[in-house]
Amino acid sequence: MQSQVPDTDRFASEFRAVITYRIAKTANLLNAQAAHVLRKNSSLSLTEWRIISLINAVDETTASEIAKTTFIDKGQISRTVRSLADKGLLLAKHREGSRRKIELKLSPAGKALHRRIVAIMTNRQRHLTSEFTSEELAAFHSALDKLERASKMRDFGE
Amino acid sequence: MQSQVPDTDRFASEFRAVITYRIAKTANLLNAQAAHVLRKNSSLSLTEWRIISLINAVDETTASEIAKTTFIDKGQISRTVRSLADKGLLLAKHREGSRRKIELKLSPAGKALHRRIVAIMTNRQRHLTSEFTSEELAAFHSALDKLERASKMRDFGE
DNA sequence: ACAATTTGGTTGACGTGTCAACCATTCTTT
DNA sequence: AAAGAATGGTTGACACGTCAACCAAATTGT
Repeated sequence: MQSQVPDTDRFASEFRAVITYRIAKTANLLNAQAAHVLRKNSSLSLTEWRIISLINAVDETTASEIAKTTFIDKGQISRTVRSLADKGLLLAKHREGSRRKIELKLSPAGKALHRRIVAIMTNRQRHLTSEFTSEELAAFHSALDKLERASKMRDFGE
Repeated sequence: MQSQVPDTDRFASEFRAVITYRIAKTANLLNAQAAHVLRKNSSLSLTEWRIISLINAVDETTASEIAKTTFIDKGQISRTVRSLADKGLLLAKHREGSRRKIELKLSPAGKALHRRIVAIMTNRQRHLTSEFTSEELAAFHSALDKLERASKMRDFGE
């Protein structure tokens, strides 16, 4: 006999309207799902996977470029890159003519792994958005754009 | 038509479409903003604030009820509740006739703090959604609903 | 050319989130 | 009423995220 009445949702009506709660909660659920899928199909953490697919997308990049666009912490990227390099999934070489910039590329093994996982993840994305019309999807993206822009403001006291 | 992409956003065009990245990123930005506002106006962490406003919303509740609806970790709630009680912001008493359930209520100080902060946060929410029409807002919420439902599925690699 | 500043990356310390084990209490089943 | 299961909450171990300090290389300004 499972719970038949959702009387557990006394909060819901109050907080459905609070947009930041809702986004945070949805993001958490989606991240947990992604982490779970990754654990089942690989030995990658979520950030490892993200960095792999970011590098794959542009073929070759640097840590700071990743940091700039994703807002992932510099330090976290540094450590993740090392762990991926240790696993043989990516190659880190000083860029031609620079003793500082380090060029990040996927190794053949990294590319193969990416190919395998991206299939699963694309499948997942299809499932996640299966109930969206393309207009709804576009509207959702534009809403996220607005929120991202608005999230730059830092002060609200009085 | 392909337009020239600015160097800093080489990823953007690739990843704009990947809905989970976008949500995660937006959620991070919004959380960071909230944490910053809280630090500036109080000594509360984001989860402390969330738990305070959850309790405030229903006047009186228990740790497990919070856990059930918010998906915040049991353990984290337990510790956060203790730290809030230590700060004198909430009262935790065994519920009448139970040696196990603990009833959580805001103390007068907690209510006062909530009143002060909620004003700032409401202001923030207004700013965040200022560019939304009410239709857009409703559509956004329904999109989050769909994603939340879809996030329950656990398997995608056939 | 030199000092000052900026940039790319690493490291350590620390706070928060997550998972699983655990205990005590309550509910169910018989 | 006793055994077993489920619930409410606490705790410890550990992974991950976040912040600031830091170093070396590169760029800028004079």
